[in-house]
Amino acid sequence: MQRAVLELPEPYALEETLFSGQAFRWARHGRSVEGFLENQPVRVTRRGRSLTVRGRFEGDLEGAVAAYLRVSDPMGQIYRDLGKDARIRAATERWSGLHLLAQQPFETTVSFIASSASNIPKIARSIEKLCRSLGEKKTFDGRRAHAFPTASRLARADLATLRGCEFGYRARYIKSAARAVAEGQVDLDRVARMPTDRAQETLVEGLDGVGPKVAACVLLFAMGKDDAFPVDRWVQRCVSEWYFDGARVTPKRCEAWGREYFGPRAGYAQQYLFHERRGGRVRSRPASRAPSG
DNA sequence: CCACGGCCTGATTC
DNA sequence: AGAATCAGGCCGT
Repeated sequence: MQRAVLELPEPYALEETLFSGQAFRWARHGRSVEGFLENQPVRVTRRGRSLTVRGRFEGDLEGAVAAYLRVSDPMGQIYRDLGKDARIRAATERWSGLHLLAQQPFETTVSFIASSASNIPKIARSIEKLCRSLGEKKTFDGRRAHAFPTASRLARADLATLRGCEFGYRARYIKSAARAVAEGQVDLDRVARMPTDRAQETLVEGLDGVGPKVAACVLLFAMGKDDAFPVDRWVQRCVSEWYFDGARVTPKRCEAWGREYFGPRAGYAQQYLFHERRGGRVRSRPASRAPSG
């Protein structure tokens, strides 16, 4: 069992970040949050600015947390760079400390293939089921934890298993994309070293179920391509309303506009606009409906 | 290049 | 109550 203590920089909005919809496997457990770093189960506890991470971890745990949470991002500089108008300034001020993450590329790819025309709680459920049925079993504090399956394991899985995870029509995309990665037709480590445009193109052309939006999410949330600008319905809507006076904007134009307007930190702008538009982090369980009578 | 319908599925809305 | 509609899109036409 390893243990690492990390001093969080100011500002760092830990829960807003972990539950902002970039990552799907963190869960609150009492005062702690449980999830995975480098696909190994850990528990994270925050006391003030101090972050304690525990887990049966192979490798440099402190380095892994710091890298994952991107604690060295110069938020002050980022906010200054992005502060081009009242809208984005309001968003960065309100959600100050919200960070991008540096996640595992393959897991992120599969997760965002699963995200298409879906919603966050459902994506999280599907991913959890996937890990339970195909992921390596690990133990953590006497509890079972399941790592995210490898590409080759996923590629060999039969479609029925994936359907069982409620991926719906995305199941065949996931299997196909996993095969492309497992067979080396798409080398995610190599993609991560490409310039953003070529990296995005490579993902879209090489992986079924990956279009511009999903590819941009992988680039932004797992490959440190901070100039990527994923355009989903929320971002498209708020860009239309806030920057185009309500005029309709196609996703492609919206992406080009965002990258041009916000520049090298466009990805951070997207994250704050998205968060602002949705009104904060995702609730861990869906809101219960008020009784009708 | 853009527009459109179809796709699994569960939650919400009408 | 049961039917549409919508959800962090993508694919084929």
